[in-house]
Amino acid sequence: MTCGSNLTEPLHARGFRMTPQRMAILHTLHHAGGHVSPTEVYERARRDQPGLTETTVYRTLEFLAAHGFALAAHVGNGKLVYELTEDNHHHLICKNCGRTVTVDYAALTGLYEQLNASTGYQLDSSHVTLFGLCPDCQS
Amino acid sequence: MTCGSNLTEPLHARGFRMTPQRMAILHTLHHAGGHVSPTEVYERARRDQPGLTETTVYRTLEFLAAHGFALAAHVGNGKLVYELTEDNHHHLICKNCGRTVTVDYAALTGLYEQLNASTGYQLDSSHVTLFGLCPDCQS
DNA sequence: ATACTTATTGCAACTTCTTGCAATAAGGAA
DNA sequence: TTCCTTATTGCAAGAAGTTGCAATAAGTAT
Repeated sequence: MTCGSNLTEPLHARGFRMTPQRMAILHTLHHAGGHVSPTEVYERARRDQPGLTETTVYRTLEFLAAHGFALAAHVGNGKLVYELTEDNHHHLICKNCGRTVTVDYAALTGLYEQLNASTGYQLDSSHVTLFGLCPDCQS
Repeated sequence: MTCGSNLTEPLHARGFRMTPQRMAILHTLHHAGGHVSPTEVYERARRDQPGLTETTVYRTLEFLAAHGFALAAHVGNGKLVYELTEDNHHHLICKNCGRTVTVDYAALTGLYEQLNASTGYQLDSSHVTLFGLCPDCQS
């Protein structure tokens, strides 16, 4: 029983299907335990599913993110990384050395409430990335 | 005299050079008056500088952003867009229809102060993009 | 079991973005 | 002006990501 199985029911409930490819990708996301790039997902998941293509990986990651099963986060220069929606946090990334710090999602709830109220938007309260200089690179 | 000229001195002051390519790209950013993708910059700037290559556009935009002459912002799915550092604002983007709203940068200053204090980071206070659903897409 | 619907995949071609390296030319010095 | 240093560019090759379309197979119904 691989660990992506627990998403089978939620998928069916919404009219989607569980496939070996999806299972392998979910398995990978789960065991990577953190952010992974599409290429990393491809490399790893292919060990379970040799026929897997990069196209499917990109499409599946986008699918999972679009339906709330995974989160996409920007890490610097326009690259996306993914992770399962398990814990909710934000990132501070150092523009100079790339050092990353996570911030509890609660730190931004006040801001979200304020913006939701003033703009009428319903903002995602997860996985915001802010850039700056870490303490060591401020000299 | 094209409008990128006023960056000539600031560049020289830091040991960089002004080139026809840079001038054309700055000219484009200035007249585009908003966010432009690297490809758009390439298409437009090439009208002034027919020999311009995409490589140079990508490198110049990255250079300008790295040195504070331009800003890079994420717009959805891992694509970067650029604009000149003239006005300071943030973006709310609707995940469903793509509608974009700008938010004054002052809305986030409190958050920045709080995060700077608690993490020691010195965060960029500009061009943060938040995603969510706009009023029309919330049904 | 079998047939059926359509979500999902793979292929192939393409667009977008990146990188190393040799050639060019901007800007300062002689 | 002419020479020099080296920042910057262009080329070429490749990596990363996207898209249309026909073929496949998951899940439901018969």
